[in-house]
Amino acid sequence: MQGYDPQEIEPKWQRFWEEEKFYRTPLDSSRPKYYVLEMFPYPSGKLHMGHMRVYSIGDVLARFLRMRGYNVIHPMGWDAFGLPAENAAIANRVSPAEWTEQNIAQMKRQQQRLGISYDWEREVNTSSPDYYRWTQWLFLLMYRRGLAYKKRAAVNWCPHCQTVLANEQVEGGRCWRCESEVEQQEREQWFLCITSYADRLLNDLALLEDWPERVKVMQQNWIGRSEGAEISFRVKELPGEEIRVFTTRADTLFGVTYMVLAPEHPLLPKLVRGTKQEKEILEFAARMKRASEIERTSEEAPKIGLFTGRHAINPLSGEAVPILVANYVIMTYGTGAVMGVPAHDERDYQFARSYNLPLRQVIQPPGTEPAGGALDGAYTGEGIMINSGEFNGLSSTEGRRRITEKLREMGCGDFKVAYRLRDWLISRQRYWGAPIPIVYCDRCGIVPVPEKDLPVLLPPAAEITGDRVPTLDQYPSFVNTSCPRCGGKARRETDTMDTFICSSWYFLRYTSPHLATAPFDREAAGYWMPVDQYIGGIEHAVLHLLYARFVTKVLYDAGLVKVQEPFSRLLAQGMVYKDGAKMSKSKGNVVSPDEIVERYGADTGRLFILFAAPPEKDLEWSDRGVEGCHRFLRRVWRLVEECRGLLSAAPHDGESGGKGGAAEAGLRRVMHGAIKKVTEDIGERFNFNTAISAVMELVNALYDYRQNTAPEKQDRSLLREALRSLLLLLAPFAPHLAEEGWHRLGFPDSVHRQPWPEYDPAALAVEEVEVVIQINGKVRGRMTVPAGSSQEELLKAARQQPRISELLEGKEIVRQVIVPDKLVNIVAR
RNA sequence: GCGAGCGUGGCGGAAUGGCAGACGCGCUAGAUUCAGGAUCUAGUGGGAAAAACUCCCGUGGAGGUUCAAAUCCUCUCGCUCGCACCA
Repeated sequence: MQGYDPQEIEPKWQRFWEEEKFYRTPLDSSRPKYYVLEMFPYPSGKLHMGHMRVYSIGDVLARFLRMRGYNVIHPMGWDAFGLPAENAAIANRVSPAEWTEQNIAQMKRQQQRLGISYDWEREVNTSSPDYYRWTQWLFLLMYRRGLAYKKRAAVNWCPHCQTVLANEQVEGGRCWRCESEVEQQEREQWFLCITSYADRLLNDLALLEDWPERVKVMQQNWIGRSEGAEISFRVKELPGEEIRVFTTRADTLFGVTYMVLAPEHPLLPKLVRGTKQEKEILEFAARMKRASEIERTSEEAPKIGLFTGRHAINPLSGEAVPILVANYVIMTYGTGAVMGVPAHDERDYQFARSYNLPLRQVIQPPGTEPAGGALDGAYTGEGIMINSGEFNGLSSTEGRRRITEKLREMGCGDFKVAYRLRDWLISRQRYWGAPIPIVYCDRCGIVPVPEKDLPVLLPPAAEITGDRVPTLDQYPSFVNTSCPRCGGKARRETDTMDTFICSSWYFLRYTSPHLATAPFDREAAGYWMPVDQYIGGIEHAVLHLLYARFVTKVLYDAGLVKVQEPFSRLLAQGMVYKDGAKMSKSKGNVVSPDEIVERYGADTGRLFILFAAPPEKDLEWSDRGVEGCHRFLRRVWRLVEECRGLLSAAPHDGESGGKGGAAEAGLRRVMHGAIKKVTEDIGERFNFNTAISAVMELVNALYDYRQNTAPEKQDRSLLREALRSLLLLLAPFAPHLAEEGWHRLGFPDSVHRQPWPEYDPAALAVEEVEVVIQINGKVRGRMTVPAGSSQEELLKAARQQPRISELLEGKEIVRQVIVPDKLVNIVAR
């Protein structure tokens, strides 16, 4: 008998599948399609366990659904633009293009060793001109539709990465990639108008029934919609000037005792001009603007404010209140100015306390007396309005509406919705990205590059001299161009696009990856989209997943795609840990997929990763567990080898594959049970760990049967059927071993081109069942009875048991509960 | 602070109202061996028993609903993640 040698069989079948073009997926509208997609990787050159996990999950689904008759598209590609390539290029003195190319080759080899069933003819690379040409096209589409604009604004600058970042790419005031503190800088940059899709991005979350709740909640929080009112206050000392505030609590307008502006507020310089505070205020504002977001907005940071010397007039009460400027008000939300209501807002309360600003209670909590004396905190709940003139006595919810309506009549306020979401800043001051296809002409101004002139090619990287790859403004031949409109002298835009734009449409490119005339073929996209199952890390809950939804909606509005949402189902896979910590070089707890493939084979690695935890949960790596999975595969191998001779021999006399005895019925039951469980666990519940345990049980049952039945009595046709089912069930998890076993047992064609097995409900039926007997809910006995026994029969049999009758002696039976084929519960006193 | 999720043997995990601990790891004892990354058999939540097909306890904790709760409800503790001066 030959031993199980994955090093020999795995490359053999990988070559075979590739040569036979097994996983090519032609458009075939006669069959139901299924789009399985794993988030494409950044080509770092090193495949890690997280990658192996996400690909293994995707491959199980792809292989399973193929066997179930779906036309499955399962593509792979490279999110190839981006900063790490530049950093590596700097470190290794090679061009980012060269570095990226090498890494892709290396990573692809690593992926192929895992035996993942990708259609490699659909491979895309976002850094290739054939691809980024259409990323640029997408930008122009946005521009045409008024969704791309250039604006001077305070933006997040990462000093380490030497580029600006979108809000989504700043986490707690730090760069999402390098964790440097970001700074605020005034710059003129390109933005995409994602805010005009805010409501749709929010409302359509409801369509995503098969997305994890936490991802939807994160997007919802990120969009941060709040309904309220915008209210104008006139400035007492400067007639004609007004300050607008946004508030969700218009009902507290009579409780306003001061007003606060953000340091960046555009009115501020004018407001303080000529006052004795002018110099101090402007210095303060300048200092705040320079401060990082962390210093500015952390909760521990004290609220610092200064009086401007000016006053605002409350539009309803006519009262004049001081205007201050303070660090805790941010320009980018609402209007950059807030009304201070210390009695009913936590932050205002704190601020008022430290600056001795007055409090005025205008909302009375339900069920309380009007408070005398000082308040010891802000009451932020709802209640009855007091001290609010004509609005006294109204509920705060009612008052909110009435006050806003009144302000509207007076022309100094209206209902308003504010969002936390800001427009998507896409300019990057880096080399390795898709150039923004815009030209600046002295005569014509901003001119988009005509579509026929795309792609705007990235010039070959200049030699690296300092600590960065020279940016596009360093290439005169790139910068200097002619205006597409008037033909005059013009300069190109030298910023590149955020790589998240490249990745926000790649799933469409897979549907027609080689098309030269459009980003994607509408018919192909119409057939394949949406992605039925998307799998990736939770870190993209807001970033990539929000951007891709936005871009899809824009394409939908342009009539180019038929779906409003790109991803029907989302699986956020858990992380891979070892020794209780995330695998990382610094902790020295890294296990690489290559290592595992070399030592145990890809099948073992895949099986372990899927068996150790359900896909959405974090996974604890265990070397012992891997060995256990390897042991299991060897058990399968031995079974195949031991049965090979038996099955090829002529059947014994009289063996007809008939019913056989109890042992045969038992094996048959386990087999059909395993088919049922694996089918449901992969197809409905995504619980691969329990699916694998069912396959293990089938193997255990096969060993049992062979051990406990004399060889000449073993039912060969049943064994053959059981082994066949076993290999079919194993095919999605351990594709190489399943294929090898399939051929060794002489089955035709390939295990991966077989229909998925069906279970026979009749084979699952048992003749006898064990029923539990409970007294007062406690198990007091068991009995074996014919399946399907009636309630009366069950009760009678239970009461007849000596132990049961003994326990019931002298007791009054209050109630009897019978669950057929399961249990009898007798309630007695 | 707000939001989401999680808490079950020595470990990874099963069980979504009906026998808690499937499957795997580890461990214990035995068998076997052409010494292999072996294999096979039996056992393995805790305690009391030691004749048991016996009893008690047990799913972070406390209460509740129910004939019956890991599962549903209320409170509470702990951990993880996300957001966090968003007006």
